[in-house]
Amino acid sequence: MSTEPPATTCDPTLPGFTCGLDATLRVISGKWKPLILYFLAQGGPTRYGELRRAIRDVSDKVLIQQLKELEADGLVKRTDYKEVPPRVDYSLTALGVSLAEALVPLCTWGTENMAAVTRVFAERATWSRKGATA
Amino acid sequence: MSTEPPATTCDPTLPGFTCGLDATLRVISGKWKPLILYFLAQGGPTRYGELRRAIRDVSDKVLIQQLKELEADGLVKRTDYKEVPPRVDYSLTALGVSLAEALVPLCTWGTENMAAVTRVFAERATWSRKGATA
DNA sequence: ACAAGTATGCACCTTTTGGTAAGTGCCTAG
DNA sequence: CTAGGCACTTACCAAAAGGTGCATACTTGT
Repeated sequence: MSTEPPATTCDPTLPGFTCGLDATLRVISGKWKPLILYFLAQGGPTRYGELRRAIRDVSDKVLIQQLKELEADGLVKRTDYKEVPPRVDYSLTALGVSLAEALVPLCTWGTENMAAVTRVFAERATWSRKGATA
Repeated sequence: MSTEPPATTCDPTLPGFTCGLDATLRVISGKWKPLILYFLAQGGPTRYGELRRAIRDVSDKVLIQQLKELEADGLVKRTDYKEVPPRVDYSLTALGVSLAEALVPLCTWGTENMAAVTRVFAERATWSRKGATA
């Protein structure tokens, strides 16, 4: 709650990524990744089909794709029991858990400022319905 | 560093946004927003042209657009001195500062795990050059 | 035999996002 | 009088992200 600039560990002069924040955001950007991380961090549903139903609006293609990326990024571990019918489940790796922990302040911020954010996004939606001609 | 699931304040049953994390990410998603936030949080360049040059690869259109969104989201304050030639500068609002603070753990995480993340992204780039036929 | 469930894969399309290039109005330097 | 900087704006495009729907191979339930 202080008003001084936080001592971010960002360094835009780093190679590849402009800063640590940039790297992190690239890893979690994906429409459903936060939710996936959320469910896995809660020890919630872990089987593919369960996740699929828990998230509801996601399509198979995208859910699979995002799980694969999270796996490739070393945040999620995929376990294929090689049974038939197929059984696969997903869980966070140690790295995934540490990321989930780093996300806590963002969750908190979002929750605390949800009202403001929601209001603005509602207006944005209104604009797109056309207008702003004058 | 604990291994238990962090007590995220996410609640996917909330209206509009699936959780606080979702709201936050929507507000900071934009190719250059993290950098903008970074510079402003550092008390770095604040005038439009300075930001423009500091970021280098960004185009006018997108930089302006992202600044506008950040402003609409209440994170950034735009000050137009109504001088001629034009002089405008940007700074973080209290809300922006609080967000920047919440981002610190993400910066740290990204910096600490940059090696792993970079490796994976390098491989992703390799894949896209074609392959994975066998 | 047939529908349903399991975890995906693939082709195709739409939406969103970002980028390019040019133009605006006004002022100062040469 | 032209060039350039300032802070944008606009029209047009390309790439990325996400969504839809069908297909697979096998099993269980009816």
